[in-house]
Amino acid sequence: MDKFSFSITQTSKKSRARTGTLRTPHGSVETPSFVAVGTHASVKALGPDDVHMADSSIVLANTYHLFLSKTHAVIKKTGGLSRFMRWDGPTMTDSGGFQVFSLGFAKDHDIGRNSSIFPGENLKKISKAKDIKESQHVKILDEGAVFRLPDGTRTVLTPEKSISIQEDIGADIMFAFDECTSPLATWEYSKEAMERTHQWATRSLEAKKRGDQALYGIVQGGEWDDLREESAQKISSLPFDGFGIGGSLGKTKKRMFELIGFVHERLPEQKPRHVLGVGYPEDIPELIRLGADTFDCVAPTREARNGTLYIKEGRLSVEKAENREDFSPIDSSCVCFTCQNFTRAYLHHLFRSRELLYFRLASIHNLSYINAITRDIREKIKQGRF
RNA sequence: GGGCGGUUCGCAUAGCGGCAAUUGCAUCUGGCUGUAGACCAGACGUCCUUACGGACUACGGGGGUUCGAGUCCCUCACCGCCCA
Repeated sequence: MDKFSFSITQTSKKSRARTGTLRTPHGSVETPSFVAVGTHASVKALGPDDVHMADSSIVLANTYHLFLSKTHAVIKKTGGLSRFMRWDGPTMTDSGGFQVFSLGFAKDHDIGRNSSIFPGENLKKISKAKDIKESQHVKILDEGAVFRLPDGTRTVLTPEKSISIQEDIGADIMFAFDECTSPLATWEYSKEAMERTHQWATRSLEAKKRGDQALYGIVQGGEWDDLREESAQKISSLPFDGFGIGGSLGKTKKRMFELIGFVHERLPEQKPRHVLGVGYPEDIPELIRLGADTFDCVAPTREARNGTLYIKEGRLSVEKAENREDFSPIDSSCVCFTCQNFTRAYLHHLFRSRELLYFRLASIHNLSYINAITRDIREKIKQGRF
């Protein structure tokens, strides 16, 4: 790995926060940084110029989705993800490990839709190991995961296959194939899944052929300190270029932060750390305090499309009638393209009229908003104020 | 003048003897954290109840048949189409 490097430029004295530079063959990322999610090789509703305008410097695509549509082969022929989507900056690919959960257990139990990924402290552990391992849509084997598709066919993802697809896609940073676990999983099952993830981590490393892509290992272990401890040790003992924290991070937000902090303390200081799938605006300061260098989340773009816009006071539900004649910007302190040029009244109108422009303007705003929060904190760390 | 067809909760629809009554739109409330997501859930006659549930008022007006009527019968009003 020649072209990939991570250097820490400033370390906070007040917390585990640090600033750094992640160098990749497609440019650098100043960390801490939010990674925009572009599952199907596109940050939904946004073109590369929009993504730049929103001040994002790195984009994450998904192995599972690009593999299902066989697009990975097309991307390979094009010369890589960056060229394919005409995004000149750095890219990452998730391994498909999250889909083991989201299309399996989560789908069967409606997690993320009608039940929270943070089910709360009082919830009984209703899941049996085999319930999780063999859900209606995904069957998990030591070899890999078997996905049952809506058309009745099956597709299999193994660590080797995930890496091979990720090499076809050619993002700057790849993730090892892992098993993302449910917040309802038992300790016993979480241990089993973690051990499987460790096996898959080794196999992912062995499967890697290209020398111009970085590979991050993923720490699992669910909500248990002993498992997280074991997983952090195991994964950081392997020659990964960086580390991801994945899987369920407990039943409450509070626990999530405890676990992220706990794992970070056990990862090597000098290597980059990525928190997978966390990034509400209000989560970001704490995430960075705990030592996260990068983190990705679908929330900014998804919530934008669903009518929720980020503002200083929290959230703005753009569809509410009170916005109908509100001629102020979404957020008065926001300097994004949308806020500089458009009113709440217009966004409200576009949303209700189902105009496609809404998605672009709303996504630019939420993404800009998240990036602005992150940039501010980055500056504060540099100035010793965070 | 004659013949059909219609009138249901904002609009549009379903309903053909057990119904506070279908569905869509609209409206309102919630939700969304490595994208199953331009998505999902709930409310949508009034009142009481945390809830289960209960009370009342309702399918153009009036009358009737029936244990029971948006639903069947008579009549009136209005709307639509066709024939004069």
